[in-house]
Amino acid sequence: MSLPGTRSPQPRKTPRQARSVFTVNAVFDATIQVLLSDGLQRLTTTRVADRAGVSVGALYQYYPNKRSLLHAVLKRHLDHVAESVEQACQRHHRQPLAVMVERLVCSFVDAKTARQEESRALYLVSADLDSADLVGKASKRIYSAISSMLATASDAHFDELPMAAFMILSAMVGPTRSVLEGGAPPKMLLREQLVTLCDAYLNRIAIPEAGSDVRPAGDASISDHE
Amino acid sequence: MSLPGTRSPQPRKTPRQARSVFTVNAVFDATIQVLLSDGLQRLTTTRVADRAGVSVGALYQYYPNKRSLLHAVLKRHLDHVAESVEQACQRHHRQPLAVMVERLVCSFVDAKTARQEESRALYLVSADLDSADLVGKASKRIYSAISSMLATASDAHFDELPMAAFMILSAMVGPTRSVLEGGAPPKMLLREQLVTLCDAYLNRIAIPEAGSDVRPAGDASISDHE
Amino acid sequence: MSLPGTRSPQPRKTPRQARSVFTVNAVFDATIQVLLSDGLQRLTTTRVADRAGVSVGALYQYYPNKRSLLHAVLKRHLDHVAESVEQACQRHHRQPLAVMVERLVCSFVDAKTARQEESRALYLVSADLDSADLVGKASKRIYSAISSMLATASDAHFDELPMAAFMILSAMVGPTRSVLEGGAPPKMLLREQLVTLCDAYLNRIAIPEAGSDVRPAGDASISDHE
Amino acid sequence: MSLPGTRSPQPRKTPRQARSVFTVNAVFDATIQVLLSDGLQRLTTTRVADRAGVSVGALYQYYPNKRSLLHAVLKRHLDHVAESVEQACQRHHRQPLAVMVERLVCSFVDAKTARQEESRALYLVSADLDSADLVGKASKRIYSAISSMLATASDAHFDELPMAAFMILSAMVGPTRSVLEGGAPPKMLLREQLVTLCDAYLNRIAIPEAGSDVRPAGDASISDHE
DNA sequence: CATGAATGAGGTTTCATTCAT
DNA sequence: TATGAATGAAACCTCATTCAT
Repeated sequence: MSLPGTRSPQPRKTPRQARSVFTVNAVFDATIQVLLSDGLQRLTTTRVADRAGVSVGALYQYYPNKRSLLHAVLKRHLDHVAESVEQACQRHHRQPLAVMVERLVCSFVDAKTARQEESRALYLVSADLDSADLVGKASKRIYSAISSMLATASDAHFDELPMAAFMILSAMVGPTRSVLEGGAPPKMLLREQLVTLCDAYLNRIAIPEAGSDVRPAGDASISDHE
Repeated sequence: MSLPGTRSPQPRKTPRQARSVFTVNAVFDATIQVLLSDGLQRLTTTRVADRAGVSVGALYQYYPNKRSLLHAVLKRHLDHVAESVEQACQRHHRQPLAVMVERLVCSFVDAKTARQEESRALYLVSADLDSADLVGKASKRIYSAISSMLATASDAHFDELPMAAFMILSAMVGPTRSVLEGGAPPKMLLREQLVTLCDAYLNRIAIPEAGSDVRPAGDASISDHE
Repeated sequence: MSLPGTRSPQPRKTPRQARSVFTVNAVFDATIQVLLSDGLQRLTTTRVADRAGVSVGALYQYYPNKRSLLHAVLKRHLDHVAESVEQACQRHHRQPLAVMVERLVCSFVDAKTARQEESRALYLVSADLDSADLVGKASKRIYSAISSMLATASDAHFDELPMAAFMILSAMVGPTRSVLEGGAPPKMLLREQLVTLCDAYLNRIAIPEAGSDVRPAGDASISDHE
Repeated sequence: MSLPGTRSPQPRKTPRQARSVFTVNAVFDATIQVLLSDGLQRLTTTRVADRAGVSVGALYQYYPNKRSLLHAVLKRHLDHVAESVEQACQRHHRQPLAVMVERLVCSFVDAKTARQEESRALYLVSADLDSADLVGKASKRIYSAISSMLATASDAHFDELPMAAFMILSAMVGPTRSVLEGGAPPKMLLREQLVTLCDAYLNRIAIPEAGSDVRPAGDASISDHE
C-alpha cells in the first residue's frame, strides 16, 4: 500500500478511554484547520498538536508519523464519499437512467459539500504522490459502483460500461472541485449542471432499450427526488 | 500576485547568455524530474541542482528562492496550456458548435499530453495554497476564451455563457487529470470521450439559432481536423 | 556489516577542501572530548558540533547520522591499534618467543596509551551492540597476526595456536583497560607485567623446539629493545 | 555514591508483598532481555515495563528513575560475582598456590557463566561513565579478597601483592568477556586456560617459600577440586 | 496501588539559503 | 560568476516521567 521501506501509515492504536477519543478527534479537526489556514507545506505535527490543544507526544500515541496522520484523515474522507456514492448506487439499481444520474450526482455533491472545508483541505493532501493509491482505490470503488448501477438501467444499456462510469465520475470531480475551491461563476447551481452534463453524455452514448422511452433527463426535475 | 511580506516569486534575471539559457532549462527539467520521482515534499533545491548538473549557487542566481522556482515552472506550464486553448478558441470564432467543441478539446488535451510528464508533475505543485492564484488566473483566462468563442457560435447561443464555459472547462479537466495520473480504464480514448461529453452538454443547454441545424457532433469526425 | 534496514554507517563524503579537513578533524576530536566529559548517553550531535566549533549541519555533511560518526571514530582507533600490532608481529617472525612477546606487548600497550584519552573514550562506544562486529573484526585481525607470528617462533611451537593467540590478546586487553580506566594500583608497570604474564603463559603451553633453549623471559630485559 | 545533584539511584522501597517481588523480578529479567535484544541506547522504561508485563507506573514504584533501575541490575550482578569470589577466596586461605588459583578461576568463571546472558547484557551497562564507581568498587572488593588469600599461600609469597592481585583479576576478565561475547575460537576451555595463565604468572613472580615445593599447577588437575 | 495517556524538553536530522573561495 | 561547504532555524520524533482515573 505504501512505498517499501517506509514506516506504516496505519494508526498506532485504537483509543479505549474517553480522553483518548477526545485527543483523536481534536487532532483530526486540527489537521483540517491547519491545512486550510497554512497549507500542506506548512503543516507540522507541532502546529497540529497546538491547534488541537494537546501535546505532540499525544499525537504520536495515535499516529506513528506525520504521513500516517494525513493518510488517516484523507482515508476517512475518501471512505465517506465512496460509501455515500456506493449506497446511492445500490439503492437505484433497475431505475431509469435519469433517476440514476440525478441520485448519483446528489450523493456525490452532498458528500463533498456537507464537509466542504474538509474537502477543500484534502485536495491539498491528495495531490501528494504518497496518497496516489489511496485516491486510486477510492476512485475504483466508486466507479465500480457506478458501473454496476448503470448495467441495470431499465431504459438503456452501454457498450463500454467501465469507460462510461469513469467519464461520469471524473466529469463530476472537475466542476465540483472548482466550485469548492471558489473558482466558479456566481449563481452557478452545481448539482443541476452536473445532472445535465452526465445525463446528456449518457444519453448520447446509450443504446436505447427496446420498448423503453429514453428522453432528456431535464424532464425529471431534481426536486422530484429530494 | 504573491502574499504580502514574502519576497517576489519572479525570476531574478532573464538569461541572456548561452550558459544561462542552458542552466535555466536544465533546472526546469530537473524540477519536473524530481517532482515525478520524489514528490513535492521531498523536492529540495539541492536535489534539483544536482539533477540539473549545476551547483545550488547557480540555481539561486536565477531563482531567489524555492517558491519562485516552483512558481516559474508552474506558470510556464499553465501559460502554455492557456495560450494553446486561447489560440484555438480565437481561430474558431463563428464556427458551428460541433467544430468549436472538437477544436477546444483537442487543443486542451494536446497541450496537456504533449508534455505529459510535466503535467503530472505539476498537479503536485498546483495543489499548494501558494499556487491558488496562479491556477485561478489561468483558469479564468481559459474560460474567458471559451466564453468568447461560444458567444459567436454560428448555430446556437447560450443563456448563461460564463457557466457553460466553466462547466466545459472543468469537465475537461477531471477526466484529463485522471487519465494522466493513470486511473483510466484501458483503451479509453480521451479526446473522443471529451468531445462527446462537451458536445452533448452544450447541445442540451443551447438555444438553437433560428435557421441553423444543430445536430449531434458525432458527425463531425475528429479526424477531419487532425 | 551493520544490521539490515539501518542506514549506512559509512562517512558521507571525503573532504576535498582545506576547510573540510578542518571540520572533519574538529568533529573527530570533539567526539572524543564529549565522550570523556559527558559519556555516551549524553553525547549528542549538537554537543559534538558545538565542541568542535562547527554547526550541526557541517557535521551531517560528513556523517549521515550519529551512528556513523561513532562508527568512524571507533573504526579509526581500532584500525590504528590493529595495524600497530600487525606490523610488530610481521617484523618479528622467526624470533625467539621472548622477543615476540615483548614486542607484541609493547606495540599493543603503546598503541593504546599513545592515545590514552581516545582509548578510554572508545571503551564507552565499543560496548554498544552496534559496534560488536567492528570490535570483532579488529580482534580477529589482531589474533591472526599473533597466530602467524607464534607459528614461526624459533624456539617453540604450539599445539593450539588459535587458542594461544586468543588468550594472549584477551589477557593483554583486560589489564590494559583497567589501567587506562584508572583502577590499577600505584607504581604498576603495565608493560612489564604483561610481558611476564604472556611469557609465563606461553612457556607453560609451548612445546620446546628440539635443540633450542627456552628460558624465562625475565632475562630478556625490556630495556634491551626500547 | 552517586553524582551530586542527581537523585538517589537506590530502589524506592523494598518489596514485601508477593506481588511486589514478582514485579521486581519481572522487571529485572525484562531489563536483561531488552539489553540483549535492543542494546542500551534503545532500552526505554516503557519497553522494559512492556516486556515485564507490568505498567510503566508500576516500574516507577520500585525505581525512581531509569538510572536507578540499571544501577540496581548492575549492582546485583556485580555483588553476586564479588561475593562468589570473596567466599571462594576466604575458603582457600592457607592453601598451596595451585589450589588457590584453580578455585579462584572457577568461582569467577562460574559466577559469570551461570548467568551468561546477564553478564553479556551488563557489559553494555557497565561501560557507561555513570557505572564507573560501581564497577570500581566491585573490582576493589574482589582484588582485596584475592590479595588476602594470596598473602596466606602455604608455598609462596609475593613482593607486590596488590599488583599481583590486580593482574590476576584483570587477566581473568579479558578472556572471560571475549568468550561470553562470542569471539573465542571453538573448543576453547576457558577455565583450563585461565588456570594455566594465572598459575604460570603467579609462579613466575612468586618468591618460593623456604622448605615448600612450588611446582607447575598443571599437576593439580582441575578435576581434583570439582 | 496500578494503569497508561499525556506531557514536553530535548534529541536527531533536514534543507533553504548564504558567502568565502 | 560558479561552486559547494557551512549555517542554523525548524522539522520530526522519542521517551523519562507524571498524574488523573
